[in-house]
Amino acid sequence: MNSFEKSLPMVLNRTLDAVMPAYRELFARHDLTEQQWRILRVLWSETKVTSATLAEMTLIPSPSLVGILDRLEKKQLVARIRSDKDRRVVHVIATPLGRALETEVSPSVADINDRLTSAISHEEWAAMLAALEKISAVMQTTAQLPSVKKVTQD
Amino acid sequence: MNSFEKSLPMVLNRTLDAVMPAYRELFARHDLTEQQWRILRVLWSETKVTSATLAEMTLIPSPSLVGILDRLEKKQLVARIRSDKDRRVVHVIATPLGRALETEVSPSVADINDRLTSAISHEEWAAMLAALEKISAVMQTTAQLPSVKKVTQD
DNA sequence: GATATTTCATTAACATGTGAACAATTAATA
DNA sequence: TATTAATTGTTCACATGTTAATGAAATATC
Repeated sequence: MNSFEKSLPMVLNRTLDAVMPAYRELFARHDLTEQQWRILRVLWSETKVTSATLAEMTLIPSPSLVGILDRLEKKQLVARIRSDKDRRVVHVIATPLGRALETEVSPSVADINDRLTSAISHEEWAAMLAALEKISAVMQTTAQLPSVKKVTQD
Repeated sequence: MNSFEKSLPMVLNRTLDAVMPAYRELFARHDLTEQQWRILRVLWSETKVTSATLAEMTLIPSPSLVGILDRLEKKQLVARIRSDKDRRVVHVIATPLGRALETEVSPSVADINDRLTSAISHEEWAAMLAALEKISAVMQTTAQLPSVKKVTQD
């Protein structure tokens, strides 16, 4: 295995390629895509979320969110509600039909999660999460360097 | 942070969201997409690869590979060559123009990689890779259960 | 209070991911 | 050898990612 295949993006993508099919097959059985499930998953615990918050919580970019919400609305699983206070804002909620999916899908999702976590010890798991978060944090800070430099010029 | 945001898919996607923009900005400066770079990266060390092998090494699904290779061919960065021995097979090679990009892009990619690896210790890095591989391996084996069961029936 | 600036969701244009099906070709088997 | 099965790349239909731009509405600034 050369340096390319050991690079972080490739390692992360390989892991996702290994674990996602199991989830996708489950979601497909309920006529859901991965992203559609992510949105519902958030709405089950939040009751009322703006599009911006939903995009942030699901990691789905806003432009993609539009189409995904369109399809979820068409399936009567979610509803969009314009805010009265700020008419730019759209609140998204799960319909009763959308809420019903929670008890239907969540147990099987938990089963997959259990299979994943059982692959390594709790300590290994915690260390892995910590490592990934550290890496993310580094990119966050270094990415801001140019704007910092800009500030000193103004 | 609830269980959803701590789930493996979300953790991996969050990390990718944190690290990929740096790569993409770099690639964009050379008029390349992430996937186009992945393909070139393989062709720089392999000289001659079939489409199937290329798909496997880059983690790009074959249906996607077709279009990406089309665009790389249009930019004169790669070439497709039908095999004489087996006319189903397509060999992909990098053109001189495509090869020239290696020395142009690789150093900056290495810089980003260094930034990433410097976020944690070598031991943490190794442990993280090991953990991710163990998880992948578990999904590989459990995914094969149905076919194993099938074999016992034949 | 009118104008410029921000903000939020959406649209547009393009590239890619996902799953199924297909055509051409080759290998396997009766 | 005629037929069947497997393989390779590709196409199709649909969903999503990425980046830039847009329109409507709210804020800030003058």
